[in-house]
Amino acid sequence: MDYYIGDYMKSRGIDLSKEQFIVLKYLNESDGRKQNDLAFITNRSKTALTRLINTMEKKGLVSRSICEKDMRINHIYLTPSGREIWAMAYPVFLEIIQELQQGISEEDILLVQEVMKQIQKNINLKTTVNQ
Amino acid sequence: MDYYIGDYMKSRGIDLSKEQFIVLKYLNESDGRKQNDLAFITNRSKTALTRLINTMEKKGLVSRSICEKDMRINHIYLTPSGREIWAMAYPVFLEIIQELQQGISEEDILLVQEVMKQIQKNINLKTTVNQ
DNA sequence: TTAACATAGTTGCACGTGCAACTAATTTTC
DNA sequence: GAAAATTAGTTGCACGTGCAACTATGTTAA
Repeated sequence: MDYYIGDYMKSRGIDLSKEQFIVLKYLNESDGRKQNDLAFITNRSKTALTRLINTMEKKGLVSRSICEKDMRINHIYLTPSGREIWAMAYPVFLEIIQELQQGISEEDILLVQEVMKQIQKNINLKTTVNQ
Repeated sequence: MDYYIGDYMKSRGIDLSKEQFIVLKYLNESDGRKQNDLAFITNRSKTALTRLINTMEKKGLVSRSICEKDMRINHIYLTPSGREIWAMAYPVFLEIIQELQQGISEEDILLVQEVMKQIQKNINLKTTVNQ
């Protein structure tokens, strides 16, 4: 119920979960990011990132490389195969977005985004107060 | 990132995931539902339901009871403890909804719901065509 | 009535996630 | 310079999920 992009990709012969897709997206923009930075920009915990990178490494999409200057840090790189799969997946992603937005006006899409931001703000407010 | 209701509940000392909450909600409306019906109305797969009921049974929230007339079927019942926890959780849930909607007009909330329905329609269209 | 089919539920495997505890490396502080 | 604190990442445990294969029970059709 929560994996539509991944499902759609699969129906097109692309074996990527939406999380893996997002990581590829950010690596494609700037390869070799620190694992921690990836966690931040993808809005995920370091634990989640560790395991996401594990599976992506097993699938040969990315590779870890320990930073020489600070050996605590991993830099994550796209493999050639990862780059290739991204190139195949991205156009499919754009199609999905198109199809999901059928029959919805530009204004309504913007309004939904605004409402979502407000809800996010309300969540932040609450979780900050409670901790 | 996806468990706000569950997290909020936890901060109030209520140990329920949002999925468990939803199951309690439907059992509270009508106790002893068939497992399959629960899967349908909660919009989950039979596998997901099996495992959800497993954990809820372990936690003592619900109990399975094999149907005498058709031994393939399980009826799911709230335990007294499950009923009690629901009674505690529901008011908290209402508060959450209130807080999440702060600063958002009634009209905007309705519009978001409409947009979500349209997206759902677009998904259904696509997944029907592709299978 | 028996073989074929359908239905309800479970299980193994894989994926993504959070929390808390942990290791290892680097900084800070005294 | 050594102890304490911080930072990056991993691991065990638990939860929810999908898919495909499976068991068990019921229904249908020849």
